[in-house]
Amino acid sequence: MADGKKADRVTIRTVAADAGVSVAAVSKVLRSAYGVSDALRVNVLQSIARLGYRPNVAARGMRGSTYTLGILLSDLANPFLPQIIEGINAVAEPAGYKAMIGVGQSNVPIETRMIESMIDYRMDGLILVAPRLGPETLPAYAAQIPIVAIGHHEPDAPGFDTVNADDRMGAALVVAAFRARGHQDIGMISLDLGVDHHTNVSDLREDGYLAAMAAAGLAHMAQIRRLELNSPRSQGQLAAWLDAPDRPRAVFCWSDLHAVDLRNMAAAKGIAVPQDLAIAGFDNTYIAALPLIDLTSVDQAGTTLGRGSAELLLARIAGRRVAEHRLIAPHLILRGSH
Amino acid sequence: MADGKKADRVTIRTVAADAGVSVAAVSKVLRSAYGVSDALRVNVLQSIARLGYRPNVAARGMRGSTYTLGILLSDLANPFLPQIIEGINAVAEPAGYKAMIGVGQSNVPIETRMIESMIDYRMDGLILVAPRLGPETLPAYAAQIPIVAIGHHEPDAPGFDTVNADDRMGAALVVAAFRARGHQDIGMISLDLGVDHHTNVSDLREDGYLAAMAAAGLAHMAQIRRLELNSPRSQGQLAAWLDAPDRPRAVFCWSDLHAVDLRNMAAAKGIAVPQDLAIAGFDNTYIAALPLIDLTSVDQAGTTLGRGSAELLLARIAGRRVAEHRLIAPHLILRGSH
DNA sequence: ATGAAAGCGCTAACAC
DNA sequence: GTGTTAGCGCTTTCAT
Repeated sequence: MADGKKADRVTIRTVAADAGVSVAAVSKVLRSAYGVSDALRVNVLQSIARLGYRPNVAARGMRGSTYTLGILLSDLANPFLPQIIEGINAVAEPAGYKAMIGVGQSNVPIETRMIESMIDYRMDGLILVAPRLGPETLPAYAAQIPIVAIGHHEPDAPGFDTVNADDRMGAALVVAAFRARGHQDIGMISLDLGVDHHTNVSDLREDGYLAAMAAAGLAHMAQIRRLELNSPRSQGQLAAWLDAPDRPRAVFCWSDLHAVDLRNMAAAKGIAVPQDLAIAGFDNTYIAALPLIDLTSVDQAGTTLGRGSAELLLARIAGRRVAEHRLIAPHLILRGSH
Repeated sequence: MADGKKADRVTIRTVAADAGVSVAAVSKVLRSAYGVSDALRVNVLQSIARLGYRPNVAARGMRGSTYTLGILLSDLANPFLPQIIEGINAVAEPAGYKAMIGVGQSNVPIETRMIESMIDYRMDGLILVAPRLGPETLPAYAAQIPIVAIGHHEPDAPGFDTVNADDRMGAALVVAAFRARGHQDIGMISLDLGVDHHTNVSDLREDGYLAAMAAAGLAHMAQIRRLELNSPRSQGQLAAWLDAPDRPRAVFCWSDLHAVDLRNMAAAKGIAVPQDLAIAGFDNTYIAALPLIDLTSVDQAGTTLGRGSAELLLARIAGRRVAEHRLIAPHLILRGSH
């Protein structure tokens, strides 16, 4: 950046001059647009390679596409997220798209600003992962830019697509696994977001849990305890819950995050798992798979979620208008905690 | 995106018209540049708020700054990274900068393309976290855009800044802790990157380990085993290493990633920790802190690294030319594994 | 099939 | 202190 000699910056004009063609021709080759002869294309491609030309994305963004997808993560801490990113990249890269990630820091205003930034950046489309944003704001953004949401249940939303694990089914799988072990006294630990929209995965998991309990004639035993995430307070509440004499003998945690905490807290208190307390989580993160944790958990195939969302987004960028809502069947990974 | 009516797009010109001033005046207010009266500023600010105007970042990028920092992560899997991001955001946000993250997928070509994309995007500066890129390519990029590297030791690099934990010291802390427990037979598990530059943190940790062993008169006992990351092969190698009758009784792992694996593998094989095998890791991730893992680990204050890198980057963007190289003292968190 | 030229929305000289 | 205007590098009609 030291010397901004305009002479040495390779632009589309440099390439055009080098190849002896017009800038319009170069632009067409760049976008593999219709209407260029093979000879011209080869010629231009050679110049591009020779000069090491790379298009200025900012300039492109002013008129056309940036070939960039924005990924908004509500929070970076969940070890489940890398799988999703991987899945997205697996589809985006070969299609010539780059993924840029923004982090919402579990905070609605920051998340909002981040989405607006991505729009202002003229990204071609957005994948929102577990957005904290409510269903009242999303459509407004979806009118400005193609959007796909993961971990956000709005099966009737007309303006954007969604990709989700079938969270109800995941909960049902857990209840069934507990019952197969003879449990009836099955509780659930869910997520306490300050406000809640019924678009959160934890809501659907609660639904699935309650439905499965009812179907098993155990509706009267069902109980849900909601805890915050990453708050010192919730640790105390978890401990108190664990110490209560009438606590359930089996517990379905909405996420591995809470399940792992619970598993460790039980160990610290000398409560035997699964004999005195059976536990199952959700997400099947690699922590659940560690032998010392050995947590039964619902696997929701993060890579598949990521791939699906990228496919939908690219199709939407390509022009699809009608919304699509995918539900992916999860499966339960049985380990020693249940 | 549906209707691109030019009429309804709010641009700097719309604001200027609404406020009854020139576009230059609006631009100056936007950048809080010198030379605008308070009255004009207030007037413009009101128009901006009324119209809900947001500057087009792509357009800004063509002439001036984008107020965006690019963060390149070599790989998203390490649970240590969120701390760094948090630290960066804590500095960038208040300064009016947005951070966008790109993932290198532990792959040099992808990492390279990502950096080039960020340059093409006209980001104002880059923070590279544990770049796989060698010292031969970095200066070329640093000539094009302000760069700060974290987890990359080049204390003499003139073109960019670095921020690192004092990895040698971290290793020495571990060796000292093992010796305090009476260990002499102390080995190390390090990282096997295909190629290695002596800029990797694992190299420095090896250095520190060897130096500490030598200083303690234990040079003859020192042994380093290098393993790949996330490869099925390395799991087998780790198991083989663990089964060898002459393996060390204490082992310093270059990262919690390997230390946690080792801890779990030991448990699975019925090897008592720390009696039959003492273990210490590096990074003090939250996994190390789980009671069931209970891993002694070097804490390198990720948030501090993140903050420091963002501060250096902003200063460099503001015009600083001379390189700065920060080393942050780590400390050892003692737990039950050593 | 190819090229000329008009912007996209903003910043930065430069006038006034 | 404020306004005018020439681009930044690209895409995109519209001629040819």
